Amino acid sequence: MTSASGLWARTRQRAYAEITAVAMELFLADGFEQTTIDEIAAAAGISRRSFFRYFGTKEDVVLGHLIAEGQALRAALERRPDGEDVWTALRAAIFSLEEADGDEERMLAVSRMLYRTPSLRARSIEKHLRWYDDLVPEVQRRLGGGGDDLLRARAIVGCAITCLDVAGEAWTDGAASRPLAHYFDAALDAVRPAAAG
Amino acid sequence: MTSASGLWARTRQRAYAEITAVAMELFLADGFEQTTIDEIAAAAGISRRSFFRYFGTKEDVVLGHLIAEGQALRAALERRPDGEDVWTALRAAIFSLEEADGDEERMLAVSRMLYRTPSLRARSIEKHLRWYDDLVPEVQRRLGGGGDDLLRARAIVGCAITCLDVAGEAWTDGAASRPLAHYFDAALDAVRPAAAG
DNA sequence: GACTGACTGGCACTGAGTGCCATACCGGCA
DNA sequence: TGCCGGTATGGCACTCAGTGCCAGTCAGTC
Repeated sequence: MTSASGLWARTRQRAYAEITAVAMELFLADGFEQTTIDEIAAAAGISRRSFFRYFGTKEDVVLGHLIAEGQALRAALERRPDGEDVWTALRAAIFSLEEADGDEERMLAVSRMLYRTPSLRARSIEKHLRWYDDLVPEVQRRLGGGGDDLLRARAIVGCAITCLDVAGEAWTDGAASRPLAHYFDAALDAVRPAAAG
Repeated sequence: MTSASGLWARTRQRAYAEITAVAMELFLADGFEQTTIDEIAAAAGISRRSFFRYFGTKEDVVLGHLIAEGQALRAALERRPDGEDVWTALRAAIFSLEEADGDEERMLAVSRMLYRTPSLRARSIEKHLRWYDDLVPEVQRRLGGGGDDLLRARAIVGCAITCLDVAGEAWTDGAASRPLAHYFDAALDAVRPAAAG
């Protein structure tokens, strides 16, 4: 926590951002699987070995933010009022995070890559599984009581994430013609027709 | 379709079964990640190169059956009466396939390995994604009409699979103390409390 | 000027997965 | 009996992801 470590942290942060930017350019230009780590390292002006000091896997360059998002999601969920319906709270938490990054065209390109590259898709879902650990405790708390709370909480979190995933795919297929929330609500309505959003 | 090709098919089938059996023994004894393909090949009496002619990846040894199961699931779903509720039909289709393999202890061990090995878990979910292609058309047909049928069908199939997955985890955690269907129904009830089973 | 701590590069290694080629087996056919 | 085409096989070399190890560099510190 000295000024030195703060400097290092900022430097490291900048390095992360720079490597990510360079790598994403290559991914979008040549395809994810076609781009090797040697190419990324060369383009970023670092050694192959150093790349792996910043990212555990090639997929992490694209999906690294998902870990942090899971924690942010948990925090957002915990901020929702106690009496609120679980589904309403989950929906509100999810869309409190939605970043309007401006460059929609780029987000679409990234999203297409994500849905069409098997290894990325798999890792993405694997990261989503970690969200369970973040969200289930709070959902379980809100369910309050009952022997099979854990199972019920997992099912609810799982289906919410699944709806988000399905919505993301529809958003990508539909070229972002409607906001993600629209697709999410439609997906949730298909699963829970009685409860309106 | 000559007798020769039939013979080959049977031989191949036997080879598949034998390699799978040998590999599973090694996986359960030493762990999935610890077991190399060289070891499997040596134990099965084939070359490393031949292993890859039977299985595309190491994960496929454990998860290969999931592809066939998706198609069987589709067939089972199509056999359900037309007027039946989609969720009821899906549930019935899923549990018409449940094989009581007898050796529950072994199934538990395999299941534990599956849930605890990241690469296996990821691939397993990836295979489950293929089930979408198998099941969504029939679910969509049953929904009959409406502009966002595809999205709705995907959401329903996705949540059904998610509930199955959550149920599988609970079954594994609970050491198979109750049938899988019990956990599945509980999971589905958490998501759709109004509609009973 | 030695010391510590964090980052870096280079090298060698394992292990998954692929492409290529030569070979062996088996049934059919002249 | 000998040739032929299809299929399975083994071996080799290769790419690429990811890891471990060691040596060097560049702060800031006493």
